[in-house]
Amino acid sequence: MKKKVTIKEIARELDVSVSTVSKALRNRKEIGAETTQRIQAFAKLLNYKPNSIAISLKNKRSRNIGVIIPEIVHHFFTTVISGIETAANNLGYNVIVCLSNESFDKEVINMETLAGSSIDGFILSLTKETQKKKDFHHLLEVIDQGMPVVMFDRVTEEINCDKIVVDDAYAVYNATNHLILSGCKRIALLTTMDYVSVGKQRTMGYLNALNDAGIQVDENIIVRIENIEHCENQISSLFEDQKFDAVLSVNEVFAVTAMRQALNRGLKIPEDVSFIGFTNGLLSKYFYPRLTTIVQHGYKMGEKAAKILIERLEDEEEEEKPFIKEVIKTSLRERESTKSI
Amino acid sequence: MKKKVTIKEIARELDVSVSTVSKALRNRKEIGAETTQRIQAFAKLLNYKPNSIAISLKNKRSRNIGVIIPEIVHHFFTTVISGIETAANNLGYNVIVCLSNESFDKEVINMETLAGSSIDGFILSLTKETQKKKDFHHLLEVIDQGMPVVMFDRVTEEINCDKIVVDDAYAVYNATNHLILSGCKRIALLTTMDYVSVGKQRTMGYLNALNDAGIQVDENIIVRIENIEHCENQISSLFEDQKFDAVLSVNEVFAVTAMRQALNRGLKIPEDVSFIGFTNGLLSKYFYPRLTTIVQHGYKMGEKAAKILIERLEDEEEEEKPFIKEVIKTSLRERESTKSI
DNA sequence: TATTAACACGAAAACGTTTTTCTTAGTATA
DNA sequence: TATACTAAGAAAAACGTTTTCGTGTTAATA
Repeated sequence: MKKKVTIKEIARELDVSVSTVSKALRNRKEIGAETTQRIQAFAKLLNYKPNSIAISLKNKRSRNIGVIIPEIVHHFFTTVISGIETAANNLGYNVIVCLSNESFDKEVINMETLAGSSIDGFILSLTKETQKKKDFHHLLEVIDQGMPVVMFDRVTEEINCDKIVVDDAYAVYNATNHLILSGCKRIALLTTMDYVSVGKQRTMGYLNALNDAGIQVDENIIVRIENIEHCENQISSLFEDQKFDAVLSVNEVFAVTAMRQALNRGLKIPEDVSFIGFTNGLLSKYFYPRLTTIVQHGYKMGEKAAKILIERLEDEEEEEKPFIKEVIKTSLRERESTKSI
Repeated sequence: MKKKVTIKEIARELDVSVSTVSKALRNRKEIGAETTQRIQAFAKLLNYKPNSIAISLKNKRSRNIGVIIPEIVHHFFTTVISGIETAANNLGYNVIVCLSNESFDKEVINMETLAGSSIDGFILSLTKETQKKKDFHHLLEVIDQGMPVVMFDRVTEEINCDKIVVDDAYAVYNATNHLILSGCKRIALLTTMDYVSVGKQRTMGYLNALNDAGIQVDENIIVRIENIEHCENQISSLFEDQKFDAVLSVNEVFAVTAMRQALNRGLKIPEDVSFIGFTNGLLSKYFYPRLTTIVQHGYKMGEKAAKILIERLEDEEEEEKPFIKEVIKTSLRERESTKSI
């Protein structure tokens, strides 16, 4: 087992001072060409790797960014992480991932541990619990310590920071319109509780589309689902007296669960009922029939978030740049579960 | 923006030495009860948080563990990460995630950056490319520097370290048997190229099961798929002259793709053809019909990996414990795509 | 009373860097 | 010749901790 080689050892071996070694390695011109050359060659020979912890301590920055997401076993979030990771790595940063598991307490704990200085900034998406509680003291605290925060997808207006979201309302507005244009008259909505920021936005998009098309909103075909594990029953009650010819769902799982029930009852998709989901995951892509879906471009979102954060981190200017709110455009991926227009 | 408070400032304010503060905060008994009390109260008041980077530098350990996985948009890997994360957090460690994106080069780069001392140990699953190339110098290097490595799922015998795998061969052996017992006679296999360690193991399990049951192996109904994007054609050729009554697939996507084709041709599942997949993801759970699947218990695998790594990290003993190879038992989740026995 | 032990705390070194300041010799200028 | 300047490198301080080794009191013991 080889010992880690440090600048100090190089200095000793070459009989120069540590400062000389340090400068030589960083190509400072105050060190003679020959000495520099000699030191660099020796360092390479010994396979010297700078100790990043020492550098972090000295420079007061770790080049690590912390990412906190509610859940990782989730297509959308993994694509976002993927984007963050790629962008961050390209800019010389590492990504430390923490899972809040949709728990407020864990979100707080994660922030506190990470903020303990091994991290330069945060990217996060709020848990449902946090959105419900509206308790953001942990965010305020890290921001107050000068740590930049970028929120994505599940954001809150109550915190001042960079945000990056999807045009949820508009996306659903469009999708609803698409259904209307393809001839659907009675569009059911499978959504979440209103305290989930994105769920609320999406519901609004749906409502607006119906209004604009002069279609009466029917609360009986709007299903608000609290728990994904128990969505089956709530959805099946929709089918009791089937009064809809399309279903718009706020995620993949609700959509697919509804499709199964439709199939079970012998309904034809999309002839009898059309379906549109959200999140372009494996389910949408491979279900039979394949599900038309709103794609959120999570990868791009992640990239963008990382770039915004890092830009702020590397900004030397004294005056703070104003916070930005970036909206990522969704697109509709038409597949087999909808009629073409 | 509040400045970060350090031990030094506490010492100054309270007119004691930094060593006294440090000791008081860690409850050393060499500091008087009253002083300790006073210091702790003041630290709390100022919301003092130790600087973990400084601690890392001093203690030569960061309490960070690096995780490198081939792909994150993948159900199995996310469950593993989830397990790693939970176990690691419980033991006071943070998880730094890097993605190799199935690229050998990126795997090497990731290891090198992470090894640059901000990490105490590694957990990783090899990329396909690495398994094909059989080039493990980057692993040898970090191990040689005394950094413990735990490999999971996609492992190699050529490196000496802790490993944690699934009983792939046995799992598929069992699943095949299950199909045979349920009356299937001609079982097709959808698998990957042999250089993928797990693919190879799984194929072997299949072969052994057939042999033990005295069923002739038919190479025509074994499909080796290189690229998941182009599996459609290879699978459909299987159906040309359909000579099978069951399909065993080495992952979800192949299974579901085949099921779609069966459905398209009007075949009944499971009456005409039975299906078994691997990886208990959303697809298996929500496809119609629901897919019987081999569940790998990725979460448990991740937990185990983290525990093994951390145990080794915290082991003070001089003599190295021998490396262990833990096998996680799979189980078969029976659903609608197979006939019951 | 002199010696020792326990106690409570401070000083300083150390972790591995980077950076600022200081030194010395040699060279150029007036 | 005296002065200033430059180049090349050394020394030291700093980042925020932890830990080892003192050291001065006070209390207990011989």
